[in-house]
Amino acid sequence: MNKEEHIKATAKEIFFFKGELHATTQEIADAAEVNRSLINYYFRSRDNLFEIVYNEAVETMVSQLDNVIYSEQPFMDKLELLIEVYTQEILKYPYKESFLITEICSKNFLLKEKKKSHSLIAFVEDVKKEMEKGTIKKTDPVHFVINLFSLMAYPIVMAPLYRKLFNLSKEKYQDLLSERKTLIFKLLTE
Amino acid sequence: MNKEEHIKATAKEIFFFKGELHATTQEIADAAEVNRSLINYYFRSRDNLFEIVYNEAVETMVSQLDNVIYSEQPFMDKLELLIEVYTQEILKYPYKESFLITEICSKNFLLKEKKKSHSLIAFVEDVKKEMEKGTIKKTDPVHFVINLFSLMAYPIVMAPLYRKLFNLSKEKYQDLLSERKTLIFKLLTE
DNA sequence: ACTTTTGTTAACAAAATTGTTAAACATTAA
DNA sequence: TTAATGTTTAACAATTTTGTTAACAAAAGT
Repeated sequence: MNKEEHIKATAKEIFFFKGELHATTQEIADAAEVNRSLINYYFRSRDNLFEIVYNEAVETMVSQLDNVIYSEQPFMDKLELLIEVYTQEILKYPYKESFLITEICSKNFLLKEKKKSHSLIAFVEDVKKEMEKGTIKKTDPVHFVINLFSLMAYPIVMAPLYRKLFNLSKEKYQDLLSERKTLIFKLLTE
Repeated sequence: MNKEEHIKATAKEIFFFKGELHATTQEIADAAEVNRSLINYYFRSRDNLFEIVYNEAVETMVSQLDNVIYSEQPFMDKLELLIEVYTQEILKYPYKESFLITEICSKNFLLKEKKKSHSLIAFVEDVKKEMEKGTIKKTDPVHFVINLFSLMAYPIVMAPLYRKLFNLSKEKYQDLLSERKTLIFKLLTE
């Protein structure tokens, strides 16, 4: 078992799944069952570890989405798969997004990304074409995409709040989230 | 000018508008142009200040929504007003929600709230009745409400990300957000 | 076998942040 | 004007967290 990878995995779990944004190096070390100094040995500083695992988590997300968006298949199939894959990814690390927002924007982390060719832009084009075909209602394709991601992500990100507000058990809420996959598809295409 | 109130207002701005969740007492004091000790004088501890301003911010949000939800007017008007008011509120403190999620859930802050009568539940009832009337499509009213809030909140919360992804200026994105008010209304009612 | 490299640890030092105290200052009321 | 109360500040102490160092162990190369 590789301790370097294990520390990264644990850090991702703590930061992006458990949502403990400001876990100390000690807490990460404890969770990973390694000596705290190992974190400095492998990653030099907490900030560095932080940046590495964040970038990795974003990259896997992006590559998952790229796979779907650049796949050759009918739009409706692609949309269905996208919902499946993105939902899965966000369930894995639900706190990654809010993390991104609250932490990273203020520190101009985002500015480092220089990728011009976002697959999202390609997907917007897909949507546009489909609208021209008349298969789905003609609106602004950017809004279509934003609607799509909002409907998928927000209920997952806000799960603890909504479970409270609507008095739902973990299981019930999980069911509700499953229902949403077809629900979102229908809402956007019908 | 009352310094106690001024510190609270500044803290809200830093935490919930600028999104600097972990601003130190020194940073808050600097922003408010007061001596750091004043924060301890008025609020005893950083955590306490934190809790006070968070509760205040939630309360004003809740009372805004209550006003709309418990108002006597046709459903469609109420929905339109709700979109207007909630959008406004979330624009004011866009980071409050993600804050709530990332910080508070892990510290069982939420458990303190004992309010049983959430106006949200009342609104779900409104939606249900309207569905029975046949004015809007019959679906699960809980999903309707979750859709509504997702469509309003997420694009605002994620503004920095989407602006980057779609290459939009602050002004353009502001326009896009304005468009969404009618767009969301239509998407959910048509 | 022994030398070098890599991994691991505890102890220490440094930095950052918070909370406290006591004194100065201002305001008001007796 | 003085006493009392409330406000503000700087200096200090305590705590928390991080990063470094040097010693030790294990593994790999020769």
